[in-house]
Amino acid sequence: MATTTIETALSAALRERGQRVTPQRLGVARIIGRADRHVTAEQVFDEVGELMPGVSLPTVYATLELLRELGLVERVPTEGGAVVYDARMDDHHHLVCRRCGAIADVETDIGTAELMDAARAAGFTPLTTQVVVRGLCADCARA
Amino acid sequence: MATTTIETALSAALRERGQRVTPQRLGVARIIGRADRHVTAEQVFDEVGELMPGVSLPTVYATLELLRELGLVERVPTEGGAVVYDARMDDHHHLVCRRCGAIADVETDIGTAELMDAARAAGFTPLTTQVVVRGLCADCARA
DNA sequence: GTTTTTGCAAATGATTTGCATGGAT
DNA sequence: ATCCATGCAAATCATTTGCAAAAAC
Repeated sequence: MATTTIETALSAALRERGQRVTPQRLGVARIIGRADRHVTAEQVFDEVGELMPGVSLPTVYATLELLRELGLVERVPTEGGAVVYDARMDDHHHLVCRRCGAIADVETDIGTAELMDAARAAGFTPLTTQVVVRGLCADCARA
Repeated sequence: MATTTIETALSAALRERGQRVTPQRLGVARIIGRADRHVTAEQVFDEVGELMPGVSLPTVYATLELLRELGLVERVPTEGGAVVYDARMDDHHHLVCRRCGAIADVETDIGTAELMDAARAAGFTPLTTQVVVRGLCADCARA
């Protein structure tokens, strides 16, 4: 089977674009591919630091932006302005607590066909769909 | 018919909570209620400034946060980290260009019933649903 | 009259940038 | 050998905070 990891996808894309395949970029790709959950740039920075010392924060940001351009990673801005990166590229959805900002995943599929059509009718080329349900998490609903 | 403007809703909520009904708060509420489109805090600040001079930016932020707590306004974090405020509380959806960050609205309804059920099954109390379709806008698709 | 809210200016925190060095091709 | 990417430190940007003065109750 062809295991298309983020690292190999990144390498291929970089070579195709005439850009350099550096250990820092591969390190960031490895970390974000391994994390199955939302991570902040700061968390990626910390974890890459454990894997290989001396990777700077600007490089982490630059690489995450690169991965985003390539569509390998999604930038998910949450309530409160915090930004998390997500390597899960399958359509999945988020529950965001309006009070405490907690984020949870939901697996339910929704019919996005009509939505995609509407997007195309507006001249838009849809790639991914993210649904954010805002409300109250179990803990905050009690208060 | 009972025209429930954001201003009246805010006044009522403030009184109920024992907080003060100030002209600054009403001004912000008026501006954001009048804007039928996404606005940044800075834009609200500018427009309130035209309506009544001498409203400070911190006050605008505080009031927008207040309105959000009350559920009268939605804080929509967009691609690129920019945050816009939206007084349209009906379920509607956004197209976000992955390349230039442009935002457009879509009116199509999608079936969110299953999603709401899934959210409730997770112990979550869903209030609103926002769908973000990421892709390329007409202009960027050409490039 | 008391307590909350405001405005100002400064602090914060995440992200970006400029520039010289180091590294991938 | 060339040109891109990195690291560092400083700049930037939106947003928040502390505190004295002003306004709402």
